[in-house]
Amino acid sequence: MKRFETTTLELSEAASAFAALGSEQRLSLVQTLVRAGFAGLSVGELGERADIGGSTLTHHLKILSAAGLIEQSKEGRVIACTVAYTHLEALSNYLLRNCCADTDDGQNNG
Amino acid sequence: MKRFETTTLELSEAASAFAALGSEQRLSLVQTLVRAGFAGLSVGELGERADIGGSTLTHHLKILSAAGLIEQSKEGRVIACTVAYTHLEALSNYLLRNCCADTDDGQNNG
DNA sequence: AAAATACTTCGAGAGATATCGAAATAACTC
DNA sequence: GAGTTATTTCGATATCTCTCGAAGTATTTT
Repeated sequence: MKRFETTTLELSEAASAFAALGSEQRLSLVQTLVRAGFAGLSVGELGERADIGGSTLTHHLKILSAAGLIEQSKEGRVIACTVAYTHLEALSNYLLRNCCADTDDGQNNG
Repeated sequence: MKRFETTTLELSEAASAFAALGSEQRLSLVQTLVRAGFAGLSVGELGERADIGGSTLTHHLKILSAAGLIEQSKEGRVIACTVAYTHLEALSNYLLRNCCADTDDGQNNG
């Protein structure tokens, strides 16, 4: 039932996205990617800038990717990473929705 | 209380707040609290609604509290928990700031 | 085809988190 | 002051996450 990813995140999706951002290393990876803009960065370049090497980097990127926060596309032997802006925005909305509490309890009290 | 304080979160603070929200149980605790409004809920009531008992609940609340996401105030033997709206808002802003990337790197770089 | 580059997978050890029950504290009631 | 209620602390176990190096895969270069 989660067709509208941009609008509505389910609790479990939101939680895993938050968990993914809940590490300084990963949060700073995302930030670095955001600063890099639409072109993104290769895994190697990203690792250099964030000073995270090889397998550890792969590990973190996998988590970010699984949480839908970044996207990766392979070109030759290089993998370009970009931020999934839509998802980040949805996450921010999720917080606002919870923060601004419309006192209407019809959200999803399952 | 100053609700519209523009709190700027540091990376480490943001990361620990995200980490705190990065658990379905805790995220749902926060949601429950938000729905409860300004009055908040007692620890016991919260635990009942979220179906989390005793020590486990305390553990999660401690994490949320340490991350600045909830506040607790003792009245007699009951502890009332409320959402720290300001902090949640700041967190949402943090995401937007990172998401909408003004290409100006002077914000939170060190 | 061999070497170099870019990245991932595997396996392991250390450290952090989650969950629980039992015992402890603290406040209120009788 | 004994009992009840609300919540925390302690201790133990289970599970997850982080990090690393070594070996593996895929792709390009020579």
